[in-house]
Amino acid sequence: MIKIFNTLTREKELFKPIHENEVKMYVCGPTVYNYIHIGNARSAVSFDTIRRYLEYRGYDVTYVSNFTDVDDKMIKQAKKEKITVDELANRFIEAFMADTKALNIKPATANPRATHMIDDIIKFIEALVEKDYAYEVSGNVYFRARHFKHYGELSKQNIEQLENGASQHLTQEEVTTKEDPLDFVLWKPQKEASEVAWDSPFGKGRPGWHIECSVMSTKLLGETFDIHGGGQDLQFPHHENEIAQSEAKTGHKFVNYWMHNGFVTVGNQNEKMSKSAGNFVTVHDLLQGEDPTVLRFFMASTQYRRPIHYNDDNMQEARERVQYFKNLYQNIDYRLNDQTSSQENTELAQLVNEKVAEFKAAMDDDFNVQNGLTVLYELTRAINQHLQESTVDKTVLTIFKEEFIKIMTVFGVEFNQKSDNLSEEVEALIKKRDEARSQKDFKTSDEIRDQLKGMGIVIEDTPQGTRWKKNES
RNA sequence: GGCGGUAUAGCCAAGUGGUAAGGCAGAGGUCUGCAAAACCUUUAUCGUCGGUUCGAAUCCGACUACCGCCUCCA
Repeated sequence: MIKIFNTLTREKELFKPIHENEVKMYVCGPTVYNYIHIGNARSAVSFDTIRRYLEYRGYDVTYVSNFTDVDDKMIKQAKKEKITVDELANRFIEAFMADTKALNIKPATANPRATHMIDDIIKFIEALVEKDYAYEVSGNVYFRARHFKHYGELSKQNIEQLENGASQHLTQEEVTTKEDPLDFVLWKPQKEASEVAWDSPFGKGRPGWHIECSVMSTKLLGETFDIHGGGQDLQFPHHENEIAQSEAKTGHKFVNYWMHNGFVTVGNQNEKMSKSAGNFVTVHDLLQGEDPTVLRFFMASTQYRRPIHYNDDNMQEARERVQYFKNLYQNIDYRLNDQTSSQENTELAQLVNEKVAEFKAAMDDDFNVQNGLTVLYELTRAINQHLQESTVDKTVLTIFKEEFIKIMTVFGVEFNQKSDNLSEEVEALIKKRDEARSQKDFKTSDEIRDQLKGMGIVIEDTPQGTRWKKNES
């Protein structure tokens, strides 16, 4: 039984999807005015890992993640680059797709864009106006936050404190148009003729930020769905507002489980990285010099709610872990294909079963990947010990390999099949080296080993013979 | 000011009442012609103070430090 920490209740709750064996989840995606930074990527990796685990446990997951493709930042950036907002969005959506693909994030079931759902957004706002939850003032449509009696519940804030905070940040326009400082905008009027805008019953304008997520999620997943995720900084006001709008309109509970991922921090002070702070590292830049698999594993191997400290020491550790797993995988293959006979080892077979069950138990507890990985390390140590025996149980190794692949798939780490053939030149060199070794001509054999290393082929001698692997780094 | 999070070895980190998982790095060792890969051994009394308890890292109180949200932000 899977337990999920629900931000709404601040407790771990037993996960019961609305429809048995089906999970419908929505994750807030980026505003596409720049390359994503590793904080954005962390969010995407966290929820992708959660999705993959749910699938590992047999659920059919519908995963929707949006693009915010129109807002002040988009307009500003497009203007600066003298291109349209749409062109800007297309460029960085493409970049997002490339970056997330590199990180082995599964494509979403749907990636809705705000600007592609303007009609639905307008209808949604109209419904709120009809219900008296929203009002129009000179082209602005605002939501009456105070009318929604659960306002502040997600972020555990009371109305007075929220009002106090909100009133300090009002623009002059908002002071004259808002009934209440707490009210938030659903529709913004066009400021100048060149600005991108759509016709609406409230005048030419564009949607506010929060409304798009309510519209897109309920349209694609239903008025009530299972999981809504996003970064911790979205709790207030974004998700609070989403709840208010959606429940005001539908009269039903919006989301059953709210999940929020922790931040990526950088620097000595472990400060939050963000676009606005300017201290961000983009995935695009980072992947110029880093194996994407390593970055993926780095972010997937911390539980989604914990902070991740991005620095080179921690990256180095991830590099070594990924290499360890690669070696394990290749060494299993090597033994599976060697000439030795198989010898049954019931003890190891049982251990594999036990550890796989322990892995599930660990992950079922709010996706505790640290404990899950610990179980995996315990098991891999036993397997590595076994691999050194003169005879191995090939049946168990095959079973373990399958389970191992499934588990690594949850973390988004995949190993290429050893399909690459060696060139004739390399094969001849390996053969020549073996001959030299059998004649104890170690000078020659070591020279050949160095030569092969220069060609990216690493040679390892084992009691079962000489094995090779490609050095990818 | 309000709300929330975190504090465990050099680093990462698990652990919510019974005398500290795991990983990295370090040290030593096994295997090897030498390597590589792998394995083995080895390193902490849990931010501070006080309380509850037979017994607390784990519960309660106070304090300190760092981080975040309250305004765009994953």
